[in-house]
Amino acid sequence: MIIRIDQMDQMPVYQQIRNQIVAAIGQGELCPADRLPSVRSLASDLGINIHTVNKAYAVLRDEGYLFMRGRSGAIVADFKQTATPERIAINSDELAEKLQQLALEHRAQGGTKESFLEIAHTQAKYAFA
Amino acid sequence: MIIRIDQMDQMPVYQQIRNQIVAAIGQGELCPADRLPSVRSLASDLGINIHTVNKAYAVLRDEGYLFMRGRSGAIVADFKQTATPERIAINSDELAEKLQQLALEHRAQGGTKESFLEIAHTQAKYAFA
DNA sequence: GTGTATTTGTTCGTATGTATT
DNA sequence: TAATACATACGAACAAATACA
Repeated sequence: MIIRIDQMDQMPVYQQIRNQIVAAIGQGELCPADRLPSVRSLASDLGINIHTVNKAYAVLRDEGYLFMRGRSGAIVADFKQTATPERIAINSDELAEKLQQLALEHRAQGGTKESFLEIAHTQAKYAFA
Repeated sequence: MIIRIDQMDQMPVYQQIRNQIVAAIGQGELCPADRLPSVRSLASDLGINIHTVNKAYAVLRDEGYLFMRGRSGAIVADFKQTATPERIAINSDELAEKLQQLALEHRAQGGTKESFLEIAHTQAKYAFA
């Protein structure tokens, strides 16, 4: 799995790492029980500090995507088995909220319902390919 | 137009204001040429500092949603007429990126393409009602 | 018109938290 | 742990614009 950091991006580096790992899990590039690189090696590969990678892993753990068991490394969790029903419901609500904000933003820019849904379909096709 | 601030939310206050104003424009609650409340009065209403409101307005101006002409107040812009073609193209790309990230995140949580698109349709229906 | 009070956005400095090394 | 740079939010004071007697 390849992670790319854009130092010019306004998004915090740890968040970029977090997003790309979540995306890799979504695409099946990372599967439950897979081991992630150690914070040291990943930090070395990316040319950043280990604390930054550690923060990304900690966020992913808190969100239920990973296990972190001391020195045995970070392991991809089986989200559906790990997450509580409450957590799943909250995630669904948050997704709806974000989609609504994006839709309203698109409309504020003069976009239409049809153009919004067309983009959504296109991206869903890629994401679930 | 009513704005609500959640101090417990992790999202910065100025961003909350920005999002709600964009949403109001999207819903037609705010129309081009409408005047927004002064930074002082809005800050007073919300119980926050004027700089926080000022930052939200400045962001909205930079994004092309508002005009700010000195002390004559902030005015809602006509985005389609104001924004450059490049800006519109960039916004479209960013929307696609965000939707793909959300779709992948949903999939990483065990969601399906169908459930994702169902939520998207539901929210689009509300946003474009 | 004139003078005063009010309203407005801006400039300065400060405190706190976050991100990263 | 310590140090840094940056982001967020606040407060006091300022000067331009406005309202009004």
